[in-house]
Amino acid sequence: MILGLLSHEDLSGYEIKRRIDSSLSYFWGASYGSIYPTLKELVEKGYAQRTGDETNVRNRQVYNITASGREYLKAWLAEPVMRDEIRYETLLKLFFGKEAGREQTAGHIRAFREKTQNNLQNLLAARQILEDNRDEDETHQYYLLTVMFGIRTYRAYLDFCDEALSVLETDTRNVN
Amino acid sequence: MILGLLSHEDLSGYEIKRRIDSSLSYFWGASYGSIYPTLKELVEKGYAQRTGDETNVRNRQVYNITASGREYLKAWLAEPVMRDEIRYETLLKLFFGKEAGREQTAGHIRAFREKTQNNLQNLLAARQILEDNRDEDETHQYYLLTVMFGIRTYRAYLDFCDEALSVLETDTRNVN
DNA sequence: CTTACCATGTAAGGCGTTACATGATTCA
DNA sequence: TGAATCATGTAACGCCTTACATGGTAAG
Repeated sequence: MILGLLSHEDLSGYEIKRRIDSSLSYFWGASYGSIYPTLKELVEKGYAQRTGDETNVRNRQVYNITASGREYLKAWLAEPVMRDEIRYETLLKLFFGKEAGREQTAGHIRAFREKTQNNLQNLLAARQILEDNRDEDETHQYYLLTVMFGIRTYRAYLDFCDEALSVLETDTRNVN
Repeated sequence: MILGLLSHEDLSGYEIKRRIDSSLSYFWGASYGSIYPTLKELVEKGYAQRTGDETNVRNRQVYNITASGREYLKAWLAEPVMRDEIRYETLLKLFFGKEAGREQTAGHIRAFREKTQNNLQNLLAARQILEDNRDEDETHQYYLLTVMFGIRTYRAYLDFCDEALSVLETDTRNVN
């Protein structure tokens, strides 16, 4: 992921974190504790170079991708996908909802709905910006693909929440 | 998750793994390497009891949930959700698709589509079974909720794949 | 009599987060 | 001058998977 970001532009560790948080984190997150060590490793392996004030360790250190790093990135992109997984505690709590009861389960769904609604708003805003600058940079079109994915997914989540809530309410009337 | 499964029925570690693989793994997976140690821990903490042939270590060991375990499960279910995350390498490869090109990116989407189509078929079959036995066990209705989630999500994925593939094709004609 | 599946468990190690430690710069 | 934000980094630890080790049972 870091090599991918460096293939777009030269970045510091701090900026990488911000890029991830704003554009990638909804499908792949990362913390400083993994970014800085990875950057170090990338330099060691010759996939990236560090260009920054070496006298002052607390100053901005910018990294750029090397030819060998670009090759490595391309090779990785050519490989088949190994891991696509979700880990939704919400679904776990729904699955075992009998023990908690309908009202508590509905509460989890409402909380999930709210989070999703928020995420969707962010993605819709991102899409607007990307579509306005569609032709500026080819990378935008690929970024847009992932945004489209998110928008469709979140809309499906919202539809699910509404359906699930109405199922839980209906059953309550019948059973209790 | 294990405590939740034990709240439905008494199970062995092996059966727990099978339940997870067949019903839960699409949103929360687990391996033997985490199941057996957790079972041990659950017994130590008094949340579960082990009832099995203790003379032969390789024989089936069945676990059942204790009152204290049920309490703990309820308390966990009452807590707000802490972690809902996805980690899709596919989306990472789409995001950085410029470096790989349209054809390779489309290839990842097609592979993702196929996987999704498969998963959807499994969930549709699961839904059929659950709806046929709807009133047999109240736990089924909660299980059904998670299946509904999966079905809606996977359908959104398929729609995304079709849209994304057509976008990639259109752009190819215009640009090349 | 051998294949497939049932069954339990551990050890090593990878991956990544959280919490901490430190300091520079900007702006009200 | 104090708060917010920019900025880099490490140490401890948690979680979980992979690979391995071992053996039982049923069916053709």
